[in-house]
Amino acid sequence: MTKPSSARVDRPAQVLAQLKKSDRPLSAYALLDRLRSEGFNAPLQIYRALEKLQQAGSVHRVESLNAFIACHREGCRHTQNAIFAICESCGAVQEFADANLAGRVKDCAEAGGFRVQQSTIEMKGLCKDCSAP
Amino acid sequence: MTKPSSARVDRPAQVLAQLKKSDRPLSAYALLDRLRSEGFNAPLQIYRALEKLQQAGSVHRVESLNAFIACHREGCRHTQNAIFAICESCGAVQEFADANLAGRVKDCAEAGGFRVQQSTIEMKGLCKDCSAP
DNA sequence: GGAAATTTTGTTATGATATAACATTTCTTT
DNA sequence: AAAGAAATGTTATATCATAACAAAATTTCC
Repeated sequence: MTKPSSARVDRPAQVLAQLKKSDRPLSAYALLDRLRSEGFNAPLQIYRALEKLQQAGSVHRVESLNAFIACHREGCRHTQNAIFAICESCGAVQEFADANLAGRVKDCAEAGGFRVQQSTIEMKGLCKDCSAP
Repeated sequence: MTKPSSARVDRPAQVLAQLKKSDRPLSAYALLDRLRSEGFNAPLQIYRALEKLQQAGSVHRVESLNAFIACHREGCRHTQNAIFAICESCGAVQEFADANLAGRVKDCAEAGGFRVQQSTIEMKGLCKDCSAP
């Protein structure tokens, strides 16, 4: 008989829940602030949870913000294909998942003999709402 | 009569010279270390010089490394179009400037009503040399 | 089951990156 | 030269991330 799963909390799930609640990316320390009341004490607890979530594809790191965002698709695996549009006015981040386009970017590098393991495509500008008159 | 240009050193030029000497991106603090002997004392001096260089297009920030690299083209202005391939084995960074591809990425966002001001395309993996048998 | 090995988690400390705030100097304008 | 504007210097501090090791939980193997 297998032991019942530990009563210990599931830290990655707690981190993911916070990210899903947020309409914009959160830094590791912003997550820590929000999760102190749930037993988090140190940055490393956040970073370790984030690492697992990123491996699972449920969280993406936004490199140009040093922050993290929940993937908008349940159980997605397009870590390699994510494209972010970051609004500099309201902070909202829109995620695209254009595998075709990401593929073309990769091809561009691989044509030069480079073996791509991971790609980052991010844009900054104004979202539809914020660029309206 | 205009005053003769100050004997004061040109900090951005010093920073750019260091970046050109390097075969890989340098962090602001790595630059500071290399430039202390030339009169730099504080990070802000480096960051301010980098900002000017980035505006001029002669230096790019590599977001996924928090580091900076001299544009490999003299006087280039393709800040909007740069594509980097970063080797995780040797640290070398290859720069592409495929305006067409960068344009397609932009189009992808703008089709959704997003107004792109700046784009970041970076890949990590193994360069040709490092992926050889 | 229980000892040994492995993995995970907690905690402290510190390293690395970046900017705020304000004083000082330099430059421009008149 | 005086007044105002812009750039630079300097100190302090905010922000992001991980090393190192201790403690606890889990797995492995007998």
